[in-house]
Amino acid sequence: MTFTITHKDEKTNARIGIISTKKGEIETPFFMPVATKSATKHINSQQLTELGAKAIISNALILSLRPGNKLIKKLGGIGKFMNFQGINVTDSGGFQMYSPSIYLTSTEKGVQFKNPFSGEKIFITPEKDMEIQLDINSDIAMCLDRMPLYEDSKKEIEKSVKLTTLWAERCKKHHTKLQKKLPQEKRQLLFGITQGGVYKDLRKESIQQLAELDFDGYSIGGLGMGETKQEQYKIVELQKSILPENKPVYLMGIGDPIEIINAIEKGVDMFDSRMPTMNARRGTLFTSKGKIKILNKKYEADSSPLDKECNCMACKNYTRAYIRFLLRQNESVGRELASYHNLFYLQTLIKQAKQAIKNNKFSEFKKSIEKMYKN
RNA sequence: GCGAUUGUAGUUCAGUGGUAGAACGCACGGUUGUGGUCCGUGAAACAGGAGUUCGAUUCUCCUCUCUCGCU
Repeated sequence: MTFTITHKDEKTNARIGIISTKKGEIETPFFMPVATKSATKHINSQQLTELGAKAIISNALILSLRPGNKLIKKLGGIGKFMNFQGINVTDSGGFQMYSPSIYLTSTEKGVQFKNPFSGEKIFITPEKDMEIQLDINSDIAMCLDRMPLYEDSKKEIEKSVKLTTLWAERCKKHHTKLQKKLPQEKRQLLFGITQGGVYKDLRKESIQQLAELDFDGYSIGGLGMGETKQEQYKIVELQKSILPENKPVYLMGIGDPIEIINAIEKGVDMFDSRMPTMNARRGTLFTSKGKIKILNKKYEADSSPLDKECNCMACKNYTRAYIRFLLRQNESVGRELASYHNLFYLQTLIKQAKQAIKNNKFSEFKKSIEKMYKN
């Protein structure tokens, strides 16, 4: 059993569980900082642990280009390579189809990318992607999925659902074959990713097809791309309504506090997003009173911490005025402190959410958070 | 003192006898499975005076100013 539910909120679908991986157990729900190239921007591995990140997500495609999956394998796998004690998750690289500068085409056989470092063309098949992720030796791997754009036509999204299912079958088959001699507890887990945009019928089809393949968990792909919150919530509900209770669900790419809380309420277990770190670098910070834009002039001489109720390293030691100044000067320490705070904030938010689930008070907790972000 | 030269947004620079642009900076938005320090919107200027002209930031003259050279 790779997933066990330990608590359920009485009034909502929010839940706490434990996922068992070869690296150890991790309690859900959790949020993963993004560490595409085996590093979260401006935050080192020890800081990740210090600020409460129990898992991070890196990008298999990008790492296969540099430093190369074989090198990471030689150096003992990604956890050892970057000296991160927690759970390492890898994304397949499917999301990079969203990036016009590196995505070229995709067919039934696989995806053609342009190596952003050298310019040469590279062809990734589902099988190749599984081998890369096993070389990198992450604890949880993602299937290669066909990522459509939000503005794509329904017909185009329908096509991406078909490819995603086809590739998921091949990922599962190859992944099983490569690991068939390993005992369950030594296996790398594999998650399927559903697509279908915000079209209920397509999304339903995608979820049902992947469910038949029996993955260790199920990711919701292709959201946070421009759809409304309501559209997003409906897709999350749909996915939860089709999948069995005992499978973890991962809402990929979502990092907005309100959206995370709403998803937890619906029973989502895992999250990741570049939002906390990207926003931090650009001056938008999460606080217990909602978002603040630290670059605004009103904080020029503000000698209070980013968030009075926060116990993070940045809030315990530095003022808003100082961090604002550093960010304006493009000083790397400013980006470090702001990123640290936003990541710490999300970890704390989820900790509070878990406490609320244990107390059967998740609805009340959600309302209090929504109230904070009303501005 | 004489001669030449310069003056346009906070800064560095475009430009025009008829509605003056950019970059950076400034103010305010945005940001969701990381090609990155990104994207969007806004405020903001013709050194001063006189003349020519229907109309001058533009042409002429004077004052001031910048820089250089000569005494």
